[in-house]
Amino acid sequence: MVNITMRTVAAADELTDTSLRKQVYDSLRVALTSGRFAPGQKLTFRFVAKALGVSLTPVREAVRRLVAEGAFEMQPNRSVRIPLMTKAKVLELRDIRVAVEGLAAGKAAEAATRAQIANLRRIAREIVAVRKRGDSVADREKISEFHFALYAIAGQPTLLRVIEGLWLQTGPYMNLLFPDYIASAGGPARRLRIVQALQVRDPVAARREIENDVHGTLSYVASLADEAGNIVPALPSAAGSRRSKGKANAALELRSKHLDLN
Amino acid sequence: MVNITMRTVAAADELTDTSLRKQVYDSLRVALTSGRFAPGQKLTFRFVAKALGVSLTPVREAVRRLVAEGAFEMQPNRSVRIPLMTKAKVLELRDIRVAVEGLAAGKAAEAATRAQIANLRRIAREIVAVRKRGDSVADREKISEFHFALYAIAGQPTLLRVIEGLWLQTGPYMNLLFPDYIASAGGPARRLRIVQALQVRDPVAARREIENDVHGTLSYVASLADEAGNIVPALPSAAGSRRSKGKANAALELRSKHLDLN
DNA sequence: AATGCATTTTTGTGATCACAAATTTTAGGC
DNA sequence: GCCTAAAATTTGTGATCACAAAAATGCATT
Repeated sequence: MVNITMRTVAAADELTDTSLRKQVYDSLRVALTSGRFAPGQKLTFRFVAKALGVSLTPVREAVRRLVAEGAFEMQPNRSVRIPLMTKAKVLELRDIRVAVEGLAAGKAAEAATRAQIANLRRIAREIVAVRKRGDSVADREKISEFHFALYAIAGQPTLLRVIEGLWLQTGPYMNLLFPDYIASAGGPARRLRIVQALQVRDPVAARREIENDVHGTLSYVASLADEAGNIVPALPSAAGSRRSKGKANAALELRSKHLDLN
Repeated sequence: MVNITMRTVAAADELTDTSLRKQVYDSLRVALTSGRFAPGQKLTFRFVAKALGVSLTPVREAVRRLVAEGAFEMQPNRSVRIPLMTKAKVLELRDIRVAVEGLAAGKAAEAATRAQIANLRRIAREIVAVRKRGDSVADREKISEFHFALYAIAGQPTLLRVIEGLWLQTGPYMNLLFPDYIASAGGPARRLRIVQALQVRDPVAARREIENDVHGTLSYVASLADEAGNIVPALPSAAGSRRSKGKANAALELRSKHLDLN
């Protein structure tokens, strides 16, 4: 499964966690980062539980964790929603990510081994190949893989966890805006410069490249906001739209193939 | 209750949350940051539930949130422990905090109103008064209040949440090491310089002061590590010690006065 | 057609139960 | 005494239930 490689887990104990809670968490995370939820969409515990064929208990714990991580937001009264993205929030995330990912890139440049650099170069090549094929889903996953492989080299688990939390908040939008995102992204040249910086052990250059990359990408996303400051992806979305009276929106259902239950 | 003022909550919905889960979370957080748990100490759900007089359900959700925030850590199999602090972890936290708190200080300097600056100055004065009295508990709380009041001025909820998460991880140790901490801290002069920087709208200076403050403090904490790289507070602690056969360690019990139940 | 109000349904919360895995205790053998 | 194996206990996990608050629905009135 592709998302295993992508998620560079900070804590070791996460790897051996086979609890339902964890599986629900992973399912929701995948659904979230692959854009299967519309911004503003409401989620109920029972809906998720039914979609995944489990009881409320593990769902509650998984959803609450996502809320704590800022991936979902809880309304004052109750009910969980996918947060709406605003220009201000994107700019805030941009500046935080520039700071922490720049830090991680610098540390990585100080610590990178030959093998790690080779691995990074391999991923960079794969991105080129995937982009040639026009596979935008794989493209985005590979880009994420490149970034996290880089940050993992820094060997700082807490830093990695902070970064993961921030990506989780931009994740859904990055995916929904992906075609545009590609056009704006630094492209293969920047990744080569990053690998080069690691090779010559130049933390300053590595940091600068990552800072520019993150800053450029999120500035672009911010520029897509409408007059009110909202960023609304053109895709399935329909953020504020009333649910069509019926039961759950099938188009956005959790696919239980991420959880082989039933 | 003092900790209300200290905790500058990022999300608005946290304010109206009266659930047991939230109360348990707050209780544990207070216990944690006031050093009532020894590093390495094991915690069971049932122990916390009994100590607070609630069922397992809210305890599980509260504890799991703390785990997600890195305040507790979950062993591969089960059981929750207070993380042990190492020199490497302190240095990692130091660099992250320098980055994000520096960012917040800079933003605060750009946005501060006259009233906010006055408030900051008031807190700074209170710290001086409290220190004269030698009240180290109030001292530490006031310092925390000063920092978060400053960061709140930046008006960046996500950034604030990241910072809160990082403080939660250093929190227990900062308290246990407090007497030393005071000696090393920048002291009143630095806080006056920070307030001054806000007043003249000098983000660079504000950032520099905070960076130096955080860097200095955590470098000092890191210097307290033993040869193995572990940081062991001289106080109640006894991190790796076997529990004395009996039931729960009464000295570290949760005081239910933070939760008026029963 | 729009609005206000009572009723019904949905939904989050907290407690309790059952169970298996892990931990501790106890017994036994060298 | 020290180490090993079996028994007893503890402990996290997931499911279910009851309940109150919130949201949705239906219906009457203007």
